[in-house]
Amino acid sequence: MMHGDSKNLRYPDHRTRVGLARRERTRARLLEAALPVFAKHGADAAIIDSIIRQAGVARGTFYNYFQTNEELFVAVAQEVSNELIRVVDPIASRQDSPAGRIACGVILVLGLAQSYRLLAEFVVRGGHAAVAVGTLATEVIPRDIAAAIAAGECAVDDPVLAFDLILGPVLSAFHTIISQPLDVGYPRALAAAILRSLGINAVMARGLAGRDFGEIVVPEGSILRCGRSLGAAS
Amino acid sequence: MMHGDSKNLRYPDHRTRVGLARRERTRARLLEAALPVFAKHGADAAIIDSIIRQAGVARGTFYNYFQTNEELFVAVAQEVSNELIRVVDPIASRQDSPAGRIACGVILVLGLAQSYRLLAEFVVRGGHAAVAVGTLATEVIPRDIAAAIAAGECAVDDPVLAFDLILGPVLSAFHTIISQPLDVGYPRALAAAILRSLGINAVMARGLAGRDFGEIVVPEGSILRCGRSLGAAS
Amino acid sequence: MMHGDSKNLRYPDHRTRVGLARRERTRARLLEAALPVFAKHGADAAIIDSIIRQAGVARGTFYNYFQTNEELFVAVAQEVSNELIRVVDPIASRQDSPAGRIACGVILVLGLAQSYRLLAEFVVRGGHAAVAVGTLATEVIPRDIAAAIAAGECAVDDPVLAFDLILGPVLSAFHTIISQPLDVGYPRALAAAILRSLGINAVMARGLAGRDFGEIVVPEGSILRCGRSLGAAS
Amino acid sequence: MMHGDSKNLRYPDHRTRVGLARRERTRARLLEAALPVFAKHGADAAIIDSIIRQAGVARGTFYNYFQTNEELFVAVAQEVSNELIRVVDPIASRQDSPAGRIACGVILVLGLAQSYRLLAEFVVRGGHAAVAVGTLATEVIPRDIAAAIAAGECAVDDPVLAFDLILGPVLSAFHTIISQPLDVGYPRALAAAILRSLGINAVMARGLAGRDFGEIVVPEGSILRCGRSLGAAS
DNA sequence: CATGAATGAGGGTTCATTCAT
DNA sequence: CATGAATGAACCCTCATTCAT
Repeated sequence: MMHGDSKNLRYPDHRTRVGLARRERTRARLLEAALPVFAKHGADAAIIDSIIRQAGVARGTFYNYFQTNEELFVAVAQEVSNELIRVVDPIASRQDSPAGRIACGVILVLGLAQSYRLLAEFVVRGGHAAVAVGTLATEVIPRDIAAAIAAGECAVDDPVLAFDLILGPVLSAFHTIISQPLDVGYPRALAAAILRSLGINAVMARGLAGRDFGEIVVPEGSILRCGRSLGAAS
Repeated sequence: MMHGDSKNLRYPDHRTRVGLARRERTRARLLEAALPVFAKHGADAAIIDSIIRQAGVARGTFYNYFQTNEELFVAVAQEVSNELIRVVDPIASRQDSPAGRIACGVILVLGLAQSYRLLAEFVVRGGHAAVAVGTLATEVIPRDIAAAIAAGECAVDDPVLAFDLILGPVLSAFHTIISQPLDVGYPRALAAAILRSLGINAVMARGLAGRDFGEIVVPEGSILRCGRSLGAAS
Repeated sequence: MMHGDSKNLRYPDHRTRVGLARRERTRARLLEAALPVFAKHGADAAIIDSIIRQAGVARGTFYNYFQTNEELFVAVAQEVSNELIRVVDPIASRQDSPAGRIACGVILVLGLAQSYRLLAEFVVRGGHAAVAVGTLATEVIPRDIAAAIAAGECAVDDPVLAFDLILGPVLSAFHTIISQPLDVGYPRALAAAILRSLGINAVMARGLAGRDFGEIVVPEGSILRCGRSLGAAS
Repeated sequence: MMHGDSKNLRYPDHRTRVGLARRERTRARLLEAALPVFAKHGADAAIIDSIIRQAGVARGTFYNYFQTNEELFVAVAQEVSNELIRVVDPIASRQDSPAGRIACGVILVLGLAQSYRLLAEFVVRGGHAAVAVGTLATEVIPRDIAAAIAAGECAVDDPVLAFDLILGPVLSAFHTIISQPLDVGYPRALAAAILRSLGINAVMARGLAGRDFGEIVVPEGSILRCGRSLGAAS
């Protein structure tokens, strides 16, 4: 601790590595502190004060990580998007049809929104801006839509329309989730309705939306768990 | 009233009437000035400056009408909601089935959003808050949903779910409208998809969404025309 | 009512008289409405709104009576001062010595402040400004002081000092009155102490301050009763 | 601490110390800037602008130190109270009797008010609120009163009354000081009168109020000197 | 890199006052 | 004279951002 003792004579490397890890850690703390604030007050909220207090860093430190309010919002949205993919995609990929993957994704995401209220609030308050960034809306969903169209499962041939038919009800459902207790059958019924809107017949829609997708696991420390672990942190 | 009446011996009445008219006029000016600002910057924007400048009233005048930002937002949202009903409902009511009315409403509203860009932006930026007030979301749509369920047209029997299946795609469509040129068939295709999601068979959905609803007329001076008549005023 | 009927053919006089009476009445209403506001918020308070509301007159009407905030304050202070003199002086004048009149005045005024809390608050919040106007501080008290000095009763020969020795404790007592229940003997003890400070010997001081001054009567409608008759007014 | 220590490896400490010092300095600047404003316009004045201009700090800086107008007023009043004690008490303590200490305190304070006009104005405009905070009115004076009563020097046995008999004339004297040149004998005559009001006989009162208390010294930089050293500061 | 005091633009809000009716 | 809508100067306060340490 004082100065050069034997252990870290080759410390340039060590210092670099330690520094990077600390940087990552601080960045994560800031993102986690930001999500609840954005969830409560929207993307344009006055935030820095709450965030640095919650993250336990100094005012100036914030600017070593994010130059502007919006940069932070985008970073949070991206992190959320990535986490959703990380958690949902492995399960949805097990479905053999694009439509099945869509139904599975919708149902799992609604389940997450029910378990992690802040996630739902963040998306509802952020609106499309919370969704437009990240690869979820720009790659994953469009990919499934394209596959469904290609497979002839989707009678709606306009990808833009199909996107609105999926995202619209899900966002509306998020809003419903944060304002009232949800009927137990709601998520699967919504998924089936979305499939029907895409042109899948009612019987098949019910079948795809009725499957068992197994347990969904959100890793410890994921930003999605935000608001749960309060008190666990220092 | 005419002129005579020797001077204006009964002028307290006259004064009251003139005062009220002036008040109404100023209030309307404020609402019209507010909509574009909310459309650009969302419900929580810092706004008063822009609004009073656009409305051409003094700073203090604003507070004679609205105590808070939110009060103004709600007033605008209500005005928009009322105007939508005033314009759309007479046409939709001509449809003989609840599902037909829903399709008609969706198509007309999308048409309005295309013609009046600020309307679309206001709703998208305002999100559910822009829709939750006023009787559109609380009475008109629920009433049609209930009627459709009662008529056996709607396989979705959860009114909350049905609401999300209608509003969700429409809001998403509004977002699409403000970000890209819309395929000409998009509105009717969306309406048909919504009907399908509600459990109406594809053929009937296409039929209901394909009808001719006649010309839609937005009265001169309606808040919906906001952003069109700039320059005509004052 | 319509126009000239017999009754008021000589109505210029009548109208003038009625007008003057109404004017006086409105003015009084404004003063009575002002005192509580000054009492609660001090001389520099934002007042016009509360006052016109309480007095039941229109905004513009106020300016037909008082041009500025301060003009109103001075008017209230003068009215208070005049009323105090009107109520107290007839009783104090019965005392045969100047010192007796001083003691009597002090004791009666403290009694009034106890009965009419708003009076006490008005004076405390207004400070010397509430006292400096009006003839109480500029004529009545100085006259008694001069008489006492002339009569050889007052060892303090500086009238300014004597004035401070009387007014200071009384104002301090007002402050005490509004912040805590007063010991029953406080007013007479204070009066005696003031006399001692002026150089009157303790025995005589106690004697003068111990007399019975009879009942004090505040006329119905006096501004001093402010805050009592709430509900009686329209 | 000295210098060496190779660079400044432990500079967090250094930073903290420097930061604290700067904070204290800024706070003092604000208090010094505030006193004259309160002195001119009273405790409820709209002030922040004048204060920050005079103190030479930015608008936002003010709010890093005081949340409200009143908080600032209290801070100034406390500082004034503390300074008065710091300056007067060492001298008054040399008196061997409680009554002597009271007389000494009164005389010295009046002297200060004569030398430092702003002090007098601040107290007069602030009224009892300017005196109620701080230990002067709540501890020092009551302690002397209690001691005087215990020593049998004070015939007034109600501490509240005794307090009013001391504070009242002094405040009134402050008012006199700011409105007219004071007779040279006024302070000692007032002190003697106060002692008489407390029940001390005239001869002793004159004796105690006639002593020589030596030179009173107000330290450089004390808030009491406010309005004197303008230009001396940065 | 971290710190946090200072900044000041950018917004909000009040309220005495005016003036057409 | 009474009315009250409109006015706008003069305040208030926040919070993203900078920078010396």
